[in-house]
Amino acid sequence: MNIGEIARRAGVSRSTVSYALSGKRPVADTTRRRIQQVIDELDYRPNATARALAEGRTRTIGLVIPPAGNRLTHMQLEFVASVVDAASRADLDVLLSPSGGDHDRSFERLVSERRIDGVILMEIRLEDARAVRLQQARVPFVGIGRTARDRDMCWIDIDYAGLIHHSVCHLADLGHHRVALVNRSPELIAAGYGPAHRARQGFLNAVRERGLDGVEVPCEDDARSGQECIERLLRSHPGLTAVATVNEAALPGVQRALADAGLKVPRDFSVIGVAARLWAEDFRPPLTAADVPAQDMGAQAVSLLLERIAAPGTPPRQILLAPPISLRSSTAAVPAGRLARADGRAAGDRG
Amino acid sequence: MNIGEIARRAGVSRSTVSYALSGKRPVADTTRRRIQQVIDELDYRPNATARALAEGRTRTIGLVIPPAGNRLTHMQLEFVASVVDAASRADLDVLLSPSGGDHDRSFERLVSERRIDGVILMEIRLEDARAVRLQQARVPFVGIGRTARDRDMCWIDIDYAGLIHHSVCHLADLGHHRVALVNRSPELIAAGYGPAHRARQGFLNAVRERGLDGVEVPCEDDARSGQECIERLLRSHPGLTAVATVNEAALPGVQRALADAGLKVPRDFSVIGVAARLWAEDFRPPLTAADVPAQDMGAQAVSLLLERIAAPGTPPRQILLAPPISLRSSTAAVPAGRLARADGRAAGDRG
DNA sequence: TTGTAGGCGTTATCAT
DNA sequence: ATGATAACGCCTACAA
Repeated sequence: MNIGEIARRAGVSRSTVSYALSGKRPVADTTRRRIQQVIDELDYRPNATARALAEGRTRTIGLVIPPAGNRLTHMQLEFVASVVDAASRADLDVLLSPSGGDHDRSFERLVSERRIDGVILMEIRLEDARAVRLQQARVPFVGIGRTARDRDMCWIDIDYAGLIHHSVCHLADLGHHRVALVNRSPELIAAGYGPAHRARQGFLNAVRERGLDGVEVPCEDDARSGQECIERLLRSHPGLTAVATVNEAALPGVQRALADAGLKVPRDFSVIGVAARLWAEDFRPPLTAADVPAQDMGAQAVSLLLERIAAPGTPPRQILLAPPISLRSSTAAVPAGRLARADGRAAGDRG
Repeated sequence: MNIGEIARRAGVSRSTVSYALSGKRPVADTTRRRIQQVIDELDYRPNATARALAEGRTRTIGLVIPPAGNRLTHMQLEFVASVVDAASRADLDVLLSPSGGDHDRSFERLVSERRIDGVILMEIRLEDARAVRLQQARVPFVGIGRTARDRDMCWIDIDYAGLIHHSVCHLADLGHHRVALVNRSPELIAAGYGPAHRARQGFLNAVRERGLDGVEVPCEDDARSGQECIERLLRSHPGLTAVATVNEAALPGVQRALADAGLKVPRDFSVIGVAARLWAEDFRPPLTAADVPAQDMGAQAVSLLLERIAAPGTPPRQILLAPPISLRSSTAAVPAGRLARADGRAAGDRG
């Protein structure tokens, strides 16, 4: 069933059917009704491929996700879901491309075969070959996350540096002195994953500014690693009274390790972080944390991309989100006994 | 940049370029090399849309996922990832459509605008309007899960009924008598979600066959609900010594509730279930469970779909998986004290 | 071995 | 207000 058949049965030309459908030029009421009737009868829908070829756009956007090998985190999952949802509301389809490395067939197809009008790029690295490729191919794109040269591109990101800085200052205000940052995985850090690096930066800055005794440790994105990580920290850093983290998947393990060590949160130990609300509220006691608004971010990424597609020439717009830190129940003043000891050591630490 | 431009620069006709690219008819070596050189020089790739229009197929499959509102479970996430990965290996692109209800725009676009060669349908209901729609539109499709009229369609599914039956029998063999099934959410059950209904069926059968005292409770897909669910069960069903579950997301809560109640697994209480290995191994102690091979399922769904696309006429093929139950450490013989009491009651129970 | 030309189903520019 | 007709970029049957 195609537009020609509809035209024939309605006794008009194909262009009239096309215009009746698009409304881009007036069509007599009687004609329109006749056409509509035939369309309803045959349940006709224009072929999207043909339309894309003629219009020069596909009404489809690409969403580049990390490959399945690395299991997706909950946060990433929420991005995907919210992007797909937002796109769907804008009558856009979403083509998924799992690609992390540089030379990925599905990514290449996406950018070079003109299957899509624009791309949303997840899991961006500080140096990101895919961003470069998209730029040179002049494909409009938006990053969820940003590269080191972030002025050149359009992105939406969380201010991990600022949030971790703020979190650590909060801990310092509460009297904590020996604090740790539980970061993302060594692989991500090695790969130059932005959030991990920026979290580290914010942590180091706060530690320096407040004269703290701080240690940063990498941690895989799962509960078991979180547990091992805290166990190691407690052994290697006696007197540790608080951790900040950007690794939400590690949280259940953090909780278990502290419980196993007989440390009660927040009485004996404080925990603070950046995490999707689900994880924060599931922590016991509820986690004081900056809630990552993954839902919004997906939607905003889509509208950013739509802007970009509509006006590719304009200077790229960027959105840096710093969600407020929700004070829940996982942070408290450092326990008195420990405070003394920590203070005793502080003098000799870190110049 | 298009095929005509390549042809012009290489001094051949467009068809020669096309054939050189597809290999569907022999091209002289010198000619082929000349063409390839131009292609490399200009970094040309054929336009996918034009190709799709000419060939009558899009090299794209649709993946219908539950809408973002209902947060995706880990298992669903793994399906998505594995489908996308498998498709990518077959040089297929994947178009995502979030749609649960009946009248969904993005789903309608998928099936009626011929954007895709076939569809993989997730989260199938026993009565599923989308399956019906795909059937009438003659779009090849494969279900991850199956409808009540499962002979009519092509699907891959887990044998929840069999696995839960087997699990409960295992509990019975260990001497458990008062057992519960922690099922999926009330909404899913009300919507006729297959796995929930089939799990219930398997549970009831085992309970009947073994003369157990069984109770089935629905539970939302998250830790908090799991916790509340077990707390309620322990109150309302004293003497309960074991639960079976198909609700992996509830497991962390199950664990917490048991710990809070002072019940040690498996000494005081047994837990068994169907879950992705990640969840099973993360449980403490490691969960005796049938491991859902989500990875394989995605890959198999894709190859099933490819078969179907290649030969739409053939009778639909179905794959029912019953992964073995891995004996880990969460099940043990019923505690002696309780056994006596449970046996005492058994005589009067359930005819 | 290569070229010519028609077709895939739309949209959109001229005409009328 | 409506109809021809030429793109859009590729594939492929037919011809040479």
